[in-house]
Amino acid sequence: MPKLDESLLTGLPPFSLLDRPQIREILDLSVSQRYDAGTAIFREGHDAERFYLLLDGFIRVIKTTPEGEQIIALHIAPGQLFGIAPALRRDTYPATAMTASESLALSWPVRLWDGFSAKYEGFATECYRTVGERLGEMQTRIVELATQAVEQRVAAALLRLVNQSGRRVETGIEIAFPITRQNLSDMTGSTLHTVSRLLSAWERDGIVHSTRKHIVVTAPHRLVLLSGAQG
Amino acid sequence: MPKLDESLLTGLPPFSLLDRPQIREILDLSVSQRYDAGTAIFREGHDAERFYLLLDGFIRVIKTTPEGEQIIALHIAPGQLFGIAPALRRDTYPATAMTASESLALSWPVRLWDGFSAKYEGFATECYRTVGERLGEMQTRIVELATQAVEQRVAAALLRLVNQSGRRVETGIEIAFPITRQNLSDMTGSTLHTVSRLLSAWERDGIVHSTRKHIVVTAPHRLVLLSGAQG
DNA sequence: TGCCAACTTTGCTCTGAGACAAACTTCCGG
DNA sequence: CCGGAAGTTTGTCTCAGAGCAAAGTTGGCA
Repeated sequence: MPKLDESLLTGLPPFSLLDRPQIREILDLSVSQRYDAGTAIFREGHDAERFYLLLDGFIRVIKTTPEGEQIIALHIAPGQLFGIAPALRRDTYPATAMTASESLALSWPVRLWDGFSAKYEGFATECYRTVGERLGEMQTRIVELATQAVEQRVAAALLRLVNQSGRRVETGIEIAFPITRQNLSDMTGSTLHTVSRLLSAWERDGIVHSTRKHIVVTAPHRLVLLSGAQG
Repeated sequence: MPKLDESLLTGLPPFSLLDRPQIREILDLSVSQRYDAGTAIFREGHDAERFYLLLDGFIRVIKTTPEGEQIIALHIAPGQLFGIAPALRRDTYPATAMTASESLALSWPVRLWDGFSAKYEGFATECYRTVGERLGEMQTRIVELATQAVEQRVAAALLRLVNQSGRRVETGIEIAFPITRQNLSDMTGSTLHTVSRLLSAWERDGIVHSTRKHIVVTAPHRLVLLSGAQG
């Protein structure tokens, strides 16, 4: 295992108040691991043994129903913590973390959590801020699911992806990891058929350009209108 | 204001590890207030100035869409904290808290939060446990909304209410606060018409007995079947 | 006691989007 | 370069449940 560089963590919210020796300590306690695309880092219901920081790649947080349907609760982008069950005093993971693309993550055993919180200024505060934000996102999604039509929900989901993990290309903004119609329907409580029809329609209207596992939003502002966001 | 009694807080999760003098301190810093049924204790978007503990009554936590539709995110029962924005480092309330019945709550200014966490053993831990549970509930509701039919969602909502705040009566289990068809539809992303039809059907089948603002579940086990909970 | 507002019920219509079915395309591995 | 798996598109059918409309019921208040 090559020695990790302190600059990896510098500037990331949970560690932004720390100096280099402190970051060095934290890094030395971590394990780093690479994952292929489409592998589970941990699974719902399993003992929460470690918490994670995504360095590169993208993670989907997934819940599966007893009937086998799955819905995507959340996407994690590089620089974010995930699997932070210990922060909420859970002893099992509430959902499964699956890589959307090849990924690299650091992790620590949960028993270090309380030490980190006590010892490192700002660590707990920033983590709970993250939890608060995710809670807010989840509330927003509940409201969306309860009140909006499928087209609005898919538009909103696409916009969220683009904001969180889009990168500029000549023709618009591209989602930075592979994503299928099925994935999008798992995020919105719909079906791949309906999502496919929507994307086709939007393609005709010049709002998006999509190919297999790959979406570029060419007219974000028009998507905003479709999402029903209030003006 | 009459002097409050320490026994009010004894045994409640956030304070269960504290002794009487400590509880006395906390109580002396609190303000207690009575609210009529149907009044807002705080509103979405307003500055989070205080956090609350419900002593008696019931609270609905509500989000309103820009279009004016509202959905009920959560019910709070006596003994639970609410408005705990400071725990998640938010400076505004993410939702509105409305009394479902006449209620009594204690509250403290948010600036005391960090002090409580630092000084009182178990306070922060228990609060974050609560946050974790609510997060889990919200995830469950997202999955429900995304995958289940209306009948299942309403059945599940009713069961949740009955578990959280039901009281035994001769004929079954009664929801301990006033609740309308509209409320139930606001919890499930449906309409009062559809909920009314469902309750009528269930009444015919002997599963519930309901009158205006008042529901008794007479056959909880049959509701469980309807809710699609896995057996 | 009677009125009114709030709550509930029920009928009818209409449509969004899920289910089913089948063909097509793309990419990867051998 | 071929074959097959994975992903996508499109058509048709169907129905759960929302929307609209109107009437009934209840309980609190004057």
